[in-house]
Amino acid sequence: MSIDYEKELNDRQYDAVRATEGPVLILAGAGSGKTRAITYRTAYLIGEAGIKPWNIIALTFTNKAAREMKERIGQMTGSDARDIWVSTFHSTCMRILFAHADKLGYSPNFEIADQSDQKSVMKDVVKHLNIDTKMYKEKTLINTVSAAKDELITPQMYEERHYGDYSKRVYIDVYRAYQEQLRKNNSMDFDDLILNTVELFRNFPDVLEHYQERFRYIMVDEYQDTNTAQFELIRLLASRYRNLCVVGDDDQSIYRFRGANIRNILDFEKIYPDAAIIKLEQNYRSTANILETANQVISHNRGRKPKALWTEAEGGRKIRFRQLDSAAGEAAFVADDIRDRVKSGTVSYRDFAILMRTNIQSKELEDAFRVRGIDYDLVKGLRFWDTKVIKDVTSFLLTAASGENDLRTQRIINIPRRGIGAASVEKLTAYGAANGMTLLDACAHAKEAGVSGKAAAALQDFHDEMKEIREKLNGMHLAEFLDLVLQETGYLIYLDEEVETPEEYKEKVEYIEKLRETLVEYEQGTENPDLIDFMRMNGVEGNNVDQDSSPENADKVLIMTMHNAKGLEFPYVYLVGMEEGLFPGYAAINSGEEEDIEEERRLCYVAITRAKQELTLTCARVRMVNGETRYASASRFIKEMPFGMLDMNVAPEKTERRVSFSDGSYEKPGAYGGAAYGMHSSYDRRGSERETVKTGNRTHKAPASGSTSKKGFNGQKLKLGKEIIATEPEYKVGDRVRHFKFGEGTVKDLIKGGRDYEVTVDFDSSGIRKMFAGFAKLKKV
DNA sequence: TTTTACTTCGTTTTT
DNA sequence: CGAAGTAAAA
Repeated sequence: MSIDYEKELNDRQYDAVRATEGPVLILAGAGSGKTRAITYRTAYLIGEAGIKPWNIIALTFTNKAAREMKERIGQMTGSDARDIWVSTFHSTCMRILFAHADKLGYSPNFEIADQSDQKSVMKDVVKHLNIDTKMYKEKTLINTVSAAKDELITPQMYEERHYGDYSKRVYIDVYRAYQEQLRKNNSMDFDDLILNTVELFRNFPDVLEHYQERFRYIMVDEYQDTNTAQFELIRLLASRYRNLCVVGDDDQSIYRFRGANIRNILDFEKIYPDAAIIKLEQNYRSTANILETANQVISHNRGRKPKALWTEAEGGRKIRFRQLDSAAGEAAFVADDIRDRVKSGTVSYRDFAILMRTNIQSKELEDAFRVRGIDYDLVKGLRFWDTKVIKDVTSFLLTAASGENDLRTQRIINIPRRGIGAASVEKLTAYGAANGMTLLDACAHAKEAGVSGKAAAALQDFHDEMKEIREKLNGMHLAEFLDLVLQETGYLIYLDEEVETPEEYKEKVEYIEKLRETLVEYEQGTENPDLIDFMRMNGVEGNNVDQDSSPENADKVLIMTMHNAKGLEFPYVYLVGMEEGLFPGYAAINSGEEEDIEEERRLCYVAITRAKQELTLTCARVRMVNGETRYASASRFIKEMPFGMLDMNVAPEKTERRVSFSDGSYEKPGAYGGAAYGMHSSYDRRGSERETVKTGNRTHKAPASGSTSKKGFNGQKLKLGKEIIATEPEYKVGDRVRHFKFGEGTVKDLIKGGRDYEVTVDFDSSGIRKMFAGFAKLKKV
């Protein structure tokens, strides 16, 4: 099997493939054939450069990426692919740590603490340290600890660093206590996996050397998402042979909030001055118009490596932009638009994706799709291993099997309800700690621990039950063990009582079935199956369990967050909620850090570049957020787009207003737009005035980017203070009209108000409603 | 101990 | 506005 690399790759990709030795930075723009370059490079390493497959490691962030890469490499290199180590950072570290756990004072039985475990540990910590959770929220504390770990700061270092800093005292104590608690339970959280591996490498040079010899050729995917700990891990591993190839795109760095350090990619050449830099800028995904728009937007960022995507493809359709009156109107527009296109064209629902900034936005969209009977799929972050049922059941399994992890024991100690309250657990934990026994063992000494009679008996029962199960465990298949545990603990009966509807019960039981399947699968595919190993594997590779019962290729519109869309592509993409305050969000606008806006802009860039054929941007003038009505103007990102690429046409019946921006400028009417009346920016509502003013200031002060100075909208800037002109509705009292949400109804009343007509309609389905004609957009039928 | 009323608090997410 | 979590009452 010989591959004609030169022919099958473009010049830059070919460069990347041939750069086998030394440090290499591949700046792979969106849709530039990154995966192609990586897989060909790997094949080249083995086939042409004579590198042994087992000397190659590829690190990714997600299991999905690892799976896909493995598969693609497999297609190219055949059986050699099995010897190439392709996996996530966390999975890699877990495996390394498993072999050397003792060196760091962990037993090889160590467990992974996921976020729910982190939460319960932190709850404990907060309680024991008497921390005021009003001032220090659990979530913030977890984030602080995590941020420290991402920066390779241990509790000791954290204390030294902030010694005497009163404001940091709480964090110092919390971090230390949190870490002690994890240690006590022989657990590592996800950050520990990286941190501890770095520690291992630093403190045990022979271990490091072993892995350096093993991994002579290192590839890192999505390098822009690495944090400091991961950077150091890579640096250590690569420091012997220096064959480090990192692939990424600084413009797609959107995970700063979880520790990603964009400097890792921006400063790569500073750390590796001899690095070969290869830019993949030819895009194979989108139309020229989409790319030009993306390029323009991202060019407003200062902190980036200069580059621009280009394509041989046609310009394609313009980017459509629509400002609707409400969030519901926006959703209705999108849903109608998609339905119309599917109805009249060769496209199907699966070609469409709606990307939003925040999950809350899905509500309106879902409504709109449901009402129209359009199939959609909401991509949500509900994760199998985090489900309450699975957490409960696996806690039972582990407690019955070993009982060494108090976190698990604590979780199920009162399931089903045995009358064991928080107070009893508290006493037991204290007793256990004092006498060096696990919580489970302490259950057998409840009376000594000072627990009241009834509770003590219940605890004894619980203890005996677990021990009994454990005795039967020997030689049993894991799935059988699961059945036994369910049987003995009466968990299913408990579930049935716990649950509100039969459907809910069914769903939960299905989860357990899924767990059973996963156990069987694991047992069949593993030499020495072991429950703790199973749990650990699933801790780091957990999302292999597909919880979606619906097949991947179902003909459905996809709704997801922009973050979730990273790495995906769709023929037709809708970016909804393109409003100041939502995207970019107020947090970014008000933080005062340009970096925050830049991160949002990168997100915008990522979102735009998901589209292959057509891109539609929408926003709403009014939206309910957190129970309050918020008036918003169009996102600054719209203004940063090339005007000529935009189709701002508003359908005639919707055209009485122009798109409004926060600085008071308005857009030129589109090709089909009617007469240009002005529209002042956003209505200044009582509470939001301050924000609006601030936004305005910023627009004036900030010379948007280093390179270009954008003024207003393509140089046009008009200040307009005019009132909305109330246009006379096309209907009158007695007419039948249709509303996008409420359906048909009869006009009962029509009053001309100061700004708009107030119309009263008796809807067939939902009764009498009053609304403003401008908002309601009723159509005469 | 469980149910009920009340308060609080609201980006983005993988491992 | 609503979910989720907490304090008070049954």
